[in-house]
Amino acid sequence: MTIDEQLDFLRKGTVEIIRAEDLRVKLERSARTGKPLRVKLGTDPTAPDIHLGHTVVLRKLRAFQELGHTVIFLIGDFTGLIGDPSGKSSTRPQLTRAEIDANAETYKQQIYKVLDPAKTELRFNSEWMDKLGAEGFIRLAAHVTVKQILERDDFEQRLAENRPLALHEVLYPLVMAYDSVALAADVELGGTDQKFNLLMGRNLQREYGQEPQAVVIMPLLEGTDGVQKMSKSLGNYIGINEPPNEIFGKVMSISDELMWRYYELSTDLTSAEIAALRASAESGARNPRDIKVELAKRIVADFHTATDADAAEEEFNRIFKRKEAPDEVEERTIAASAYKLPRLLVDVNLAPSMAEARRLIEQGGVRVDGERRTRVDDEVALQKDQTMLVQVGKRRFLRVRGV
RNA sequence: GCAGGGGUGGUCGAGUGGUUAAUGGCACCGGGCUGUAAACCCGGCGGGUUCACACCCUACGUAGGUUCGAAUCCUACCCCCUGCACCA
Repeated sequence: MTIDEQLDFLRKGTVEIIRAEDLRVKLERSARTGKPLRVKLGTDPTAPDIHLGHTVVLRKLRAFQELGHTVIFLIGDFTGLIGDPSGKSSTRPQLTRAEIDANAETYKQQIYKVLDPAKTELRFNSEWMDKLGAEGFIRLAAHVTVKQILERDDFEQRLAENRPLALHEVLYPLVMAYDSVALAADVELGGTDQKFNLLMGRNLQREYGQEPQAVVIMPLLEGTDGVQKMSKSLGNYIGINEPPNEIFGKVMSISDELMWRYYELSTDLTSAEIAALRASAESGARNPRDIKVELAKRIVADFHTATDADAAEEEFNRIFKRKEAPDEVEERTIAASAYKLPRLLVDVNLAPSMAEARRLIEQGGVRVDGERRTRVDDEVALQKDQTMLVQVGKRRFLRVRGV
């Protein structure tokens, strides 16, 4: 690829590249010298369960790897050990060394579903931060003015609105920026929420006499609700370690509008290919549902296999198109006896409380052996070794066996 | 330390002595329509007993108190926020 082609390739899906010209210079130099670029991604060791949102940036990193560059996957263990000492942010707990190590392991297992391990360096920022010490850190802080720090939007806002802003919060961007210096990063990737921190890296590198890193900013992928960014705590995520059927189902539940976002940010299709799909949906030539099936299969195949994707589709059709029971249903045993229906649901964990069970029944959400049961006082007799299929809602099935 | 404001169900946010398990929005759950899309419609949304009418328990930061009766009043305590003061 020519440098221009490379730039175009890297640009797909990005929000912004700062500055594109800097990136070009770096790409050119790398091509000339044969020395790969060092492409950094900083991450928090808190939530090691990677979801589709994280993969947006990971995919971009892989794009760099495909061009021969080196990815530095940086785990911010130093900041993780400190967390948010004020304890206000539950998303930033203080972690122990052991927890961080365990999380790092989990990261490793997951990121290589996207990244090429041969071109990935895994680093920890405690490597240099531990050595820095209080003195070093204050020296570091001397390179940045308060005004510069306060340029960050949310800091400025919170100040303006008289909301609290703790000192450690303004210090963290410094740590992240210093990571870029320590690593002599050529490029750093991040989501739009990281823009300030990424730019801080540029500034600090300049202060330390390094050539500023190019910054590649990726959009934040919306979660399955289509509104808020995907995150575990909001429960709107698609985890890459989830079983194929789950991933498939979750993708199928996203809105049509959101589907195009996912196509753009979570598949390798080119912008032109996506535009063509979109046109076929809008003209009515194709049912959007089928295009979504295709998306779901692609995403499943990315984290599992193409065979898994086919199986997931088949299972999905079985349950939702043909309204049959799934291929494999979890089985639970329970003492053979006669049960009041709500009691049964609670005993096998299909409902959290009797009140909830009753509601489900009254509202027509419960089927036993395929038959809808709406009477709360019904009794179900379960003989020894007899099984029955209990369904709650559209997708929760359980085979209950008497013992 | 001083002053002011505030702590209500998953969340936001009403409620300032009594039909208040607590208005409303969001989220969530079940049903309907569909393509498990969106939009929309219906129902639900602390727990327990009951076929059911109904009854009981728990809940408005914590602990006491006043009252026939408190989320609402009083006292103490805890926590949060803002400002002031301090900044050698």
